[in-house]
Amino acid sequence: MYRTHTCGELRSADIGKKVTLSGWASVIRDKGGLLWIDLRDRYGITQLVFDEAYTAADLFETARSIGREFVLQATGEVIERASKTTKIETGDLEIKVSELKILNVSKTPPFTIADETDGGDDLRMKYRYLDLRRTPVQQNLFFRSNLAIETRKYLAGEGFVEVETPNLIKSTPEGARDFVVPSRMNKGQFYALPQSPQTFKQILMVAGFDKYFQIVKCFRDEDLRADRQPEFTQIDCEMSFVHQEDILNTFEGLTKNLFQKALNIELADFPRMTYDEAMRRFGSDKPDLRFGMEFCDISDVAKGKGFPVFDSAESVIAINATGCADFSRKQIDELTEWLKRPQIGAKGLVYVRWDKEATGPDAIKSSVSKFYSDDDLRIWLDRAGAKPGDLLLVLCGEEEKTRKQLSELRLELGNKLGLRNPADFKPLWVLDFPLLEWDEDANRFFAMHHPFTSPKPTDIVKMESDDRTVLKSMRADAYDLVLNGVEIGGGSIRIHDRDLQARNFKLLGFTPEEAEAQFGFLLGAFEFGAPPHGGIAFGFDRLCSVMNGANSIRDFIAFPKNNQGRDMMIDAPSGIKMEQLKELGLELKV
RNA sequence: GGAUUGGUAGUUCAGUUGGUUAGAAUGCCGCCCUGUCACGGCGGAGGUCGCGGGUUCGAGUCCCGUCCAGUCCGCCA
Repeated sequence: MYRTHTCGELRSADIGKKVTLSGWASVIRDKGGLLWIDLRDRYGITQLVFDEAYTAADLFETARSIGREFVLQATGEVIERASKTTKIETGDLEIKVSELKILNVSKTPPFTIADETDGGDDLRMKYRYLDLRRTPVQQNLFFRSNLAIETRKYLAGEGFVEVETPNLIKSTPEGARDFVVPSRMNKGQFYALPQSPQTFKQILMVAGFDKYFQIVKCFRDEDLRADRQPEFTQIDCEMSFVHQEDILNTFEGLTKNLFQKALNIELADFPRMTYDEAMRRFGSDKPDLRFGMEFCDISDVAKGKGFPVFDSAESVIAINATGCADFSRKQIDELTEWLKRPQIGAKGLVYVRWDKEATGPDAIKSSVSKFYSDDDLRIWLDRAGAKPGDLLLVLCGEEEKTRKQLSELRLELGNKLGLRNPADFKPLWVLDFPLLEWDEDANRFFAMHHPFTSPKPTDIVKMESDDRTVLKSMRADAYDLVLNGVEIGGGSIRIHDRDLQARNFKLLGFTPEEAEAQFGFLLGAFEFGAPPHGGIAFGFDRLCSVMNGANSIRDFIAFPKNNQGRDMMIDAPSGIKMEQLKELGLELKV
């Protein structure tokens, strides 16, 4: 028997018991005649004590030879501490060790295994097994485990069936790049790893499963970010005989339940906003509603007054930085430089400062005072709902671009002003996404969500149009769940009519032959009585990180990959042997 | 594909307009210490300043190239 108790469970009531604990030597404090070892396992820390006064000489010698991260088994009596601590739950007691077995030795770890580690990211990834010994990282994975369990409980309670779909499927050129797996038995042919189980879950609806879910790995061969991994996990769902409303309600229910179970937070009903409204008010399809600073279009009052920059711009849009009138010239210059970086690409920044104290002509100062009277500027301020002490920031240019830039500025201000409190949760449904997105380079439309998304019934007639503007204006029964400015989930009502699906493929530039070759199985299935259906998928890793106020999903994934898609611990990807290539009928040209 | 920040001791970092023997903290090793819990005290070892080239009397520092890591844009139906 390796242990009678874990390192986290002994309490004062256990004093006097003889116990055996196993774990890792965490911190060793050698005080000469007295030696303490903090023994750590998943459950906590218990202090071992060795005292020259009563510890046998050879045992004391062994204890002194222990290094950090040695694996120990200690047997002894639980005694009350002479000096207690409240820092750990077992702080009232310690183990007077009478037997000590070194179960394994350890090299000195390359970084400190503590809540606050001194290890850099790449070291932590290379030695992930050591990083995973740290309590905060373990806590994240416990959280994730719990969230998955609660998800299954809730959805099972709602009548959902968990069905596994295959990982070796067929490559399709739409959407993200596929990870591809060569087939040995079918030389020259490849499987693709699923970007999502989309078509399979729709087929399950055709098969009458009615409510499906799966917590499932998805794969996308695209460049990574802090919140993007090449393999990630989704809570994937599909329902039959439902309208958008039914799906929103079900998954709002799931989200509320998860917050309640995992964080003990009761979320109010989620607000809703159309895509168009979100873009107009926040310049983003995933606005962070933890703070205001909405956009205000002042094109009509800012143009035609002789300021050439504004006059030549398509749109002039302002945002009211509440209470920021005390921003120094330097701060505004810094913001301007930040906006001018190529990632954002703004040409410049105009400000109107409304001094809190000053009155009369001194109250309002602006970088464009030369072109606008006090009254002109007051109209802008008034329209943006500004008050004394506020700072109006104005960008101009092509409307779409300007809103995007202003959205970045808004988030940056939110960060600077500390308005994005990670413990505050503001969910939002964004509805009525455009069906299509025009790609200038490819000179064709792409599906904004995916090619199986149903246009809004009232917009179906527009599908026959040749007019790009009309097609662009089509809206879909597609929705995203946004949480604190992060896209947590997205879904849509699907097309369940074969002809409508064929028409949609045509709009997306598929020839009937291509559509048949790639999605023939789905079109075929639709000919055998496909029910109306729709679904949604939640980014599970992101949900975990946002619920914990973290920016990166990597700490919620046990073995994440780095920016280059590399697993630093196992050093993958890597080359393969010539024989393997030969067996697969592959030849390398690189 | 692009922008940007960084790479100096095992680790986290500092290193001035280019100037003597490249520092600190922590970790590691040794000695001391009977109530520590980030224990403390004294001492010691530890460096190809990512790599290659260039400028210079002289380069950790400046320039060019390259590799690696982080963040972002493009991309992510």
